[in-house]
Amino acid sequence: MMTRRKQLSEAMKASIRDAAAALFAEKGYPSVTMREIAKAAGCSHTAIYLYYNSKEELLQQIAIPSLLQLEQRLLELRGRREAVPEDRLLAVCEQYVVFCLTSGSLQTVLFMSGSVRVDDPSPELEVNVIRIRLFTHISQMLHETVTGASEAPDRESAAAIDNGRMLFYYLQGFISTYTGHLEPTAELLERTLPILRQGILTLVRGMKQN
Amino acid sequence: MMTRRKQLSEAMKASIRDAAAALFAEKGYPSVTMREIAKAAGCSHTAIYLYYNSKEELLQQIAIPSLLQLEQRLLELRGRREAVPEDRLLAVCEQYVVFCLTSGSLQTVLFMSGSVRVDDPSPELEVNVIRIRLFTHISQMLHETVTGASEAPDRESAAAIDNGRMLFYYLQGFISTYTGHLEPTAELLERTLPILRQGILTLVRGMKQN
DNA sequence: CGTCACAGTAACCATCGGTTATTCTGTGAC
DNA sequence: GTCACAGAATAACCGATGGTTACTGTGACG
Repeated sequence: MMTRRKQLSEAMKASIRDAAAALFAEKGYPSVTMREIAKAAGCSHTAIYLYYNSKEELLQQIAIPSLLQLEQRLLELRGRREAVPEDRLLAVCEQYVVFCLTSGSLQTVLFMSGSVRVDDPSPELEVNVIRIRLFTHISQMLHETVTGASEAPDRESAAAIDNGRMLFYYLQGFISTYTGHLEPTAELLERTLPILRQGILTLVRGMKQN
Repeated sequence: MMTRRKQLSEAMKASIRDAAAALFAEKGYPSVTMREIAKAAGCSHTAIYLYYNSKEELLQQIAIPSLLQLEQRLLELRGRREAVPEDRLLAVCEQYVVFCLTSGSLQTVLFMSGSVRVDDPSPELEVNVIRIRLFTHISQMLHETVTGASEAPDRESAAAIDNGRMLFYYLQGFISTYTGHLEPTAELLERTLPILRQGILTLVRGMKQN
């Protein structure tokens, strides 16, 4: 059966994954060493390479599930039709930003290093596929908020895409400004989230005037 | 006099500075090694530490002059009173963004890694002092554009600062999105500068409505 | 000419991500 | 029970990094 062996092996792999996820979130991807992960997972650093081919692949494997989880949360927020579009957009943007900041430069590193255009038709990394979907969700919500239409445009107008890009630049700037700060994230968010919201509303106000 | 010795020494220091500047601009700060710089400068990698305490300090020393040059260009653009405030603001923002993108992740690394708040009252690194001045210049121009006042507010209102932050997030997002892209910078700028301008104008429009 | 300060370096250190040769250990067949 | 084998895990190692230290070589100057 080989069951006990496989079981232990699976447990080791999971232990490595969890330890790495916690460390990446806590200290940021570049600052975490393979030996550190190994110690936290209870194995030698070479054992990690039995399950993951490289540090980068380990990051990807960890990032994908939590990215999908983020997407689910965004979709759930988007579906709350009892709230006005503006509030839904704010909630979604906030969720996105908080996610990027609390995952301790994990996602940011991913997004930065990808060097993939958000409108790239054939991205190679799965993480970028998900990212583009996130961009689409937020863009469509923005379009609804700006035009007042309750549905996404059947054919994505150029203006809608441009508006989405502007909002994304803004969010990305907010995130990259505060990524890697030493200040505790909770404190940081309390201090800066009002400005984030204000900026989004300012952008939306400006877009509505077109 | 010790002149000949000092002369050679100065030449060495300059050689290191120039070699490092070229390499940083070409390959990006993290990818350049001290040994690489040393080889290009014609010395041993340990010699670099006679003139600069660390790789980070070397980067700072290189960055400061070009940052000051950027500041001069911004001030010059700001002083062109024959143009409407909106156009001056656009020109300054564009200059700032182009500078960051064309210096090949040099300045961006600086700004990112500094982890210094733009409103930090006592920044330790000189590069951050300059950065905060740049922020102030652009913020004041933004304030003039939004309020129509021809002079900066004597006492910086909280609203003016918040508006400045929003614009800076936007610019920073634009920059960080396209930093490290493989696409030639000129081509990239031609494709993306219109959206940059449009976003700035959208923000300004939204701010005017307050 | 001797000596002294200092530019410059070779050898070294700890650490990194990653590879390889080896050891250890459950498992299944006899 | 025991023996051979597959595969999990590791110790030792590799080349590289940023940085330190103990030393050398050479201009400057009394």
